[in-house]
Amino acid sequence: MAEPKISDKRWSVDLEKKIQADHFSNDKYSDRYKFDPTSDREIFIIDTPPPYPSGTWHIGAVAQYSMIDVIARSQRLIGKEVRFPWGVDRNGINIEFTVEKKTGRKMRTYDRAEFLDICSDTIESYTQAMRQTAKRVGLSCDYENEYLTDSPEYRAISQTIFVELFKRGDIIEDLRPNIYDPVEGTTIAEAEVQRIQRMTNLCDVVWKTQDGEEIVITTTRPEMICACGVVVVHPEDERYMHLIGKTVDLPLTVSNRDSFVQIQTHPSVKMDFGSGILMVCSYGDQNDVSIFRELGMRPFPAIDLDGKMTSLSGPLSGLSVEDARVEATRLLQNEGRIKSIEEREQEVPVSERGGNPIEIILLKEWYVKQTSVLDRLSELTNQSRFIPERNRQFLHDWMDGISIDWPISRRRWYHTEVPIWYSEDRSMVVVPPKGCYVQPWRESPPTGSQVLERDSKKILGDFESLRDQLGDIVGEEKVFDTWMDSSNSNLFVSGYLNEPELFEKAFPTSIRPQGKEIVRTWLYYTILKSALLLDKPGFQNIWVDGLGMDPWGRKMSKSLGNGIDADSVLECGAGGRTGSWKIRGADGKQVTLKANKIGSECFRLWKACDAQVGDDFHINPEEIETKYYGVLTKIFNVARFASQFDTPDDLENPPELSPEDVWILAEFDHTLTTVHMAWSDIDIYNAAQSIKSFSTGIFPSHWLEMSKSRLYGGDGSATWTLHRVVRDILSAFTPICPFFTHYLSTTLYSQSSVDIREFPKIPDSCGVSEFDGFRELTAELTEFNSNVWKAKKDLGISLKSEIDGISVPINLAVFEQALREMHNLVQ
RNA sequence: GGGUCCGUGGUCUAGGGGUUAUGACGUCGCUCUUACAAAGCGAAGAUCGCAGGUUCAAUUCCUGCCGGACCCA
Repeated sequence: MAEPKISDKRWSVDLEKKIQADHFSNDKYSDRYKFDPTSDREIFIIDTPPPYPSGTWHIGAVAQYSMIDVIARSQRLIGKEVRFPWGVDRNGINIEFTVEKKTGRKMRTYDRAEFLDICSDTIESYTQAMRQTAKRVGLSCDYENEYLTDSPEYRAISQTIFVELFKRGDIIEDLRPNIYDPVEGTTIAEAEVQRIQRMTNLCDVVWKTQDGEEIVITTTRPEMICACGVVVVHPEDERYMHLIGKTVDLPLTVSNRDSFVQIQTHPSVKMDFGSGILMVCSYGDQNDVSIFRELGMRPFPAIDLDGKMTSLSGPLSGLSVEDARVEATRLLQNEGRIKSIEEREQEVPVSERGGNPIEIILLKEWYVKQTSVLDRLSELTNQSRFIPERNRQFLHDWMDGISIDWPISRRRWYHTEVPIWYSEDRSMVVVPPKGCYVQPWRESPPTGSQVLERDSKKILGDFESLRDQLGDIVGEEKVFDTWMDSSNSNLFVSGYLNEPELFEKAFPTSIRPQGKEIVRTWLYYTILKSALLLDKPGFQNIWVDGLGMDPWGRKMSKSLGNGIDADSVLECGAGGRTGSWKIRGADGKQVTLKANKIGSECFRLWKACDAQVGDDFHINPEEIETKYYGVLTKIFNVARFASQFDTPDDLENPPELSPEDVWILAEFDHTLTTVHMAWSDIDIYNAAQSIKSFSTGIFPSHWLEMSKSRLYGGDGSATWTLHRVVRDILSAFTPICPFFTHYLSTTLYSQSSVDIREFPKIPDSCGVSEFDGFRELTAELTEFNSNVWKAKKDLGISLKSEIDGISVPINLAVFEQALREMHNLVQ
């Protein structure tokens, strides 16, 4: 017996960090994890969610990413050629806000080019920090080939796809009511609207019909009276039958429009809301939009692009919406037109990014047609497998609710530009050639651009030859919605345009892993793009995980004070530092959670073992440590124990094996089969559970105890079995805890488990299949061992003491010798 | 207000029409047995949210209710 080759007494976060540092600095890193598109192996491309760098990374997202890494590593382990790209999503309003906040200046006070430079400098520092966290949690991405969604290369793809869809008529421009954020000055999509509770005044306003009757209309938005197109009551409302068809005067002064409207009926009116009479304005809300459309009415634009009242509103014109509401109320009060004001809580739609109340405004914008292809989308989506299957529902629910096309143009700056120029008379447009990134607001069309008829999309010819007929061309100033860029990610990583040969065999992309909160945006828009462009499903597999919640099951948020920083968990235990988290608990009281050591390996193990994919998961650092750190200790010590016995030269061909060795190999073979199936099935939970229960349960508790005396005696069969099992456990476990298994496997077997590209299998020559009956003895064997342990406990004697009067059951006769020595049985 | 999902020992969790319902943590007891006390072994602990229904049989299927989460109007 030699000294253990593994010198550390136990697994530690410091050791983990040391191994990580070696790993990432090692030249072998890129050999290990790079992607070879020409490989003969099955190609497996992961459409990693490109994170948005905005300071700290949400711990729930880090947990999700660590599981995406488990998928990447497990697919490599079972022999696939894996592309696990590292992308960073950097377009969008977030970075614009950050810059505005940092500099204290609004975007529009800058020169456009200057503002873009500040944005790209600012986002770079966040990008670095994010990459560090990604490495710290062990993501085996291809960092050398990092892609940024704001790079010319990526934006060129977005623009090329836009041009393609524009030519086909799948992208159109139109004047439509749009959801608009007046504070940030941009259109937003349905998917970007959030609802918040806030107090508003509900006013009962007295209107007068032209024949003198007073009616009461309840509204929260008196400033919108100037945009009123019609007053409606419910068709079955007995109270108001006599009003139908009459004309009613607007209670406020207006300009440039009639000062009266008609009273009609509409089934959408809620009879029990307020007075049951509703004014329909262009546009107070989505219902107004549909009534206007239904009745074919001309809208009255009451709010301009700056969020100010238009001249239509007479005395209110030029006021902000908020001020106009106060002023309108005051005017009505002066006229004695307000019957009552009640303050009540109401849901207000606001923009997700800016948190500003949104308005609905008529604007000319670019749209991706979607309402017309929803059925086909459904069909295509049915060809993708969802993991878990039930989360398919999130997508279906969203698709069922889609009623308008997707507005993709934004009046912002740090985004991909809409790649189009207009001729002087606006009848023709110029679009850039394939693969070219353009900025029409400051550039002329590049060589190879094409001229199209604006309405018919007929190609008229080259820009160069038609230049003179266009007059002074004007570049489009608008940009894309960020999702217009990120929804190309699967195409980009699968080689669309840039690697045609790869794309041919790699599309639909192998897997889209993501959180359920962005099903309606990222997933939906990606599927829409793939369908419009290629009439194919975007993915083979769609892995939709739940959200990371606080320890009591609530969403983590700044306002609740229940957030947990990812780095604090990953660094917990490093350099002797412990972790402590003050969190507002379920009862509103502050709770302090404490942990001594977690680190990335324990964190990953926790996420892999603790809940099935797709469910929301509670993040409690205290629990992560108590439940899973011991598992690492246990497996570490099994390996350390093994390391004191010399590793046989030949671990492929077994020596003559003893029955108990064949038994454990049969058990292990069964575990490996289960794990292999689970990995193939992208089932992290079951893989993790199987490995964990075998390697912390039956293997050390039963087989190891039974085999100790043989091991110390230098028995070849026992030593071979020990090392073969430990080596293969490490391989099977490597996707979950790569650094842990890398360290142990290189120390013991001079080959890192992270380099294994074929899932381990117990050789047939071990006789596992012939002696399948051995597995049936497992229950009886463990029960026998338990009985002996219990008997010794009842007698109050130590486990090593002799015990008599216990005989080995007949079924276990093959193990008799081993069991006698294990328990020190005497007759 | 509508939709989706969820509700299993003190806590977290697996499972699923039918023998004693999985595992982990915690609790209690024992043990420093030549890998492991940052561990091991053993024990106690659940009428599987509530009420109906379907069935020979329901914790599992159906309906309603209650509670939670998320999404939408």
